[in-house]
Amino acid sequence: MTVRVRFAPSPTGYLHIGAARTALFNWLFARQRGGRFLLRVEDTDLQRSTDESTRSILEGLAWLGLADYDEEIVFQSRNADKHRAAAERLVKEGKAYRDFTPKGERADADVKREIAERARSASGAEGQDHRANPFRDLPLGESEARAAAGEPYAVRLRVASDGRSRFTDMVYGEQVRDYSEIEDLVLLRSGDLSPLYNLSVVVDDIEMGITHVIRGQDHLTNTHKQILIYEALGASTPTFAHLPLILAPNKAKLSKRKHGEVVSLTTYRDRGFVPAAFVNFLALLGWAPEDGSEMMTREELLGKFSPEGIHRSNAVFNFSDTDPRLWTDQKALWMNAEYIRTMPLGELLPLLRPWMERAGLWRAGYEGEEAAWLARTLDLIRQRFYTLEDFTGQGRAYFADDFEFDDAAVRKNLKKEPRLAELLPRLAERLERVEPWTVEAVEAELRAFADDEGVKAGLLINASRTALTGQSVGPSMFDVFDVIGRERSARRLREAARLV
RNA sequence: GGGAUGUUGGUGUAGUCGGUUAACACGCCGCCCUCUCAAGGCGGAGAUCACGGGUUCGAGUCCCGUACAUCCUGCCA
Repeated sequence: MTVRVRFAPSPTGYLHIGAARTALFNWLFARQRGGRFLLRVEDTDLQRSTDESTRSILEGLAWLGLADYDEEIVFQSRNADKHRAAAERLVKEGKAYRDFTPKGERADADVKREIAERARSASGAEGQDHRANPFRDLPLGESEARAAAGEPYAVRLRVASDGRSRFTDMVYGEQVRDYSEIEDLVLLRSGDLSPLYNLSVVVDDIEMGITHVIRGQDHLTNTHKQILIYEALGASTPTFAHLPLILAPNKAKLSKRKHGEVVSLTTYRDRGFVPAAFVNFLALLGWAPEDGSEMMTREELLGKFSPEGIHRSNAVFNFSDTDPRLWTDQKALWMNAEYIRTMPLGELLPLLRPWMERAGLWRAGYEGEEAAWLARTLDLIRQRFYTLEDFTGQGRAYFADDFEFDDAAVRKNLKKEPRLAELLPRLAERLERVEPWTVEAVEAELRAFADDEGVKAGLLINASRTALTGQSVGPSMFDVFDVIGRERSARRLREAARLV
């Protein structure tokens, strides 16, 4: 049987990195087994679902390279009639019943507290009895009559009182839950008879022929309810694999409200992550390959991925919301830097181009006669960059003359030595005469000049770095001279003399 | 309250059928390299393997209990 999996996000916000990882694992599983990878947008919560969220999720998946869905995207809201029909069938078969109990109104914010309170009071004398509902055993005929008379009702699944539900999770192993712990869950809301999550998911998964449900561990306990629905519907249950959650540094749930943009996948795109690097990082959250590899290309990931390597404890996504340098997990940042400095330039360039274009730094010549210069320059500066953003930020001076000077760099490398005001222009003169303009020739000339003036070469080198790039750090200075070129170098040395 | 799941250095992970000084990556510190900063090389600090019992010649690995964390317990998804 071919493997068929689906990623099923609800479009109530941006794509959460935890969801992104779920998508990745589904994708890896499908691709590795020659199966189908499907996408289902769970937009049944009309209040909160937005088209913008859907777009953002699709964008995020595309950015990760996971948008090669094998079939049309399914929008769950469009299947509501099928979901309702399934529930109605269950009513006719006696596997579900109409509950005419008036619907209780409750404010969303109080839901959690209410649940807790109710549970506490219910656990008093004789425990919770979900089966006490007076409508549970209402004869079907009477139920039909009251419904026909227009009395509002919800549809609940009739859950057996004795026995237990069990399934084997690919990650969490054997799972057992006593029926007595499962209430007669609502399938259809009273009033508009709109389907509820558990019903919709099951009906859609059956219809889509899903063989493996890979999703977050937050659904683990509710899986038993869904299995009950599968059984009532007479369908075979898929195999389940639940993934450990990704937590915030304080081990709390990672949420937009509390943690902001770090949890949004698009943040990583917008802040200059290389998709392959982020995929690599994400894969390592809650999973490890047998051979202990860490840096893995997508192909290697496909080769090494196995559900057995997924572990059961939640992972902490480590970041600080006070220190901007630690805006996201340090290992993610490190990995991104690693990709940036080691990936083939031919792959880096297409990722970089949009950044340069947006910053107004892209030139037509980069595709022609300046291609070699661009390659050399990028290769030189990428060695110490962490994100794609750095190329147009710290790296701006390599591509444009209107770059900014870092205050600390100016103080440290230019203002510290007053003589530089006069040395720099003279260094410019000397360098203008260097022929040919090579790394070696420039170095020889600068060192000779330093000797002549009786100053340390380092003084001129560091001053030059700030003069030419605005920074106090960067690649070996003679490479910088080479790449910036004779004319621009000389001009910047002269201009920088004014900053001394 | 009930149920489920989990707990190895700051973080991510490895630790096979229980067997010597608990391994790797990130981060941190130092040294080397050096024109700066990285990278790279070398070295270091940091874990009584949540805690308490038990089984055993021997337990991170097995058993019981406790604590803590997360999730579920909804006519949300």
